Amino acid sequence: MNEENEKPETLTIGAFAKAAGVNVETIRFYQHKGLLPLPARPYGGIRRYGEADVARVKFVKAAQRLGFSLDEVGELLKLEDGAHCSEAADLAARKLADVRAKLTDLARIETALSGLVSECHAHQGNVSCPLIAALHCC
Amino acid sequence: MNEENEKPETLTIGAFAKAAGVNVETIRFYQHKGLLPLPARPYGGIRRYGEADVARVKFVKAAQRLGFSLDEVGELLKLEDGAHCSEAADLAARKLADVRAKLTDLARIETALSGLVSECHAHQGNVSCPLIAALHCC
DNA sequence: GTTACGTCCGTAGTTAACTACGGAGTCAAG
DNA sequence: CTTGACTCCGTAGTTAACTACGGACGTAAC
Repeated sequence: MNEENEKPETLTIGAFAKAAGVNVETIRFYQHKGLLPLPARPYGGIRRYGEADVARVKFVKAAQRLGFSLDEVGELLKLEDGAHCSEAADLAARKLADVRAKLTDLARIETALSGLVSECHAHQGNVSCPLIAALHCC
Repeated sequence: MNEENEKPETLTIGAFAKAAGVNVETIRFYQHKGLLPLPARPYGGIRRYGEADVARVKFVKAAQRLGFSLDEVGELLKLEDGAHCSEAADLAARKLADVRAKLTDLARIETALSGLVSECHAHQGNVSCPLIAALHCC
């Protein structure tokens, strides 16, 4: 779709790790777990990585911050990796339900927290916040 | 505010754990961590727990599902426990920023996932999903 | 009043996700 | 062509959050 799209695969593992904001051991760990492909090694040489790998690691980290385990992230990644359409749809639908549940919970906490902050700024004094009540129902 | 509000503290630790949907060891672990108070023990007797404790554990679990660590949950709980208003507001504001960042990320994933699901249902075939692209920017 | 089940408490083991280490090989600069 | 930084790979250690275990004690039912 644009000019710079032929996988360059120019990065060493160190540069890759730095670009992704993790350290080298984490890359190797992900390779071992199957979250990242292990690129071919030119006879007795060094493996190289590209921007797609960087994006992949950043995706893992982003999903993790949202409470997905590495195993779950692995499932999400399988979607990208061209699973058959029907299983992909199933998996995506299940994950979508997870995501929506998280969104609901988070929105509730957001309400509780912002309410607390403004109340607290309004009348300096008592802090019996609605935080716990907000999640009471779940 | 209503009639049934005088702490009954009737539950044994086993009933408490069952009510909260965790097991007994987890309760003890939380007590040890300071997330739960250790109720007084009637001379040589057995500790009792109430609904407030159950709500507290459920809160911990809900916050955890959203990616808060137990230490962070501990901070959130301090708000409930009557910290001074100004520190409470600070803490709440910081956590609110966290929560909003999570919300943004989650919303992006939600869009990507639901898009994937409907596209997939529309034209059964290729599954080059926008999932990774969706989190590319973070 | 004894038997069986629950509580108490401390310590040890487990799982997930890293993180550190070490020794051999590679590669680029001087 | 050597030196120093980096890569490769396996194994071992760490942290967070449980989870299991075991022995002494409480307590409710028979």
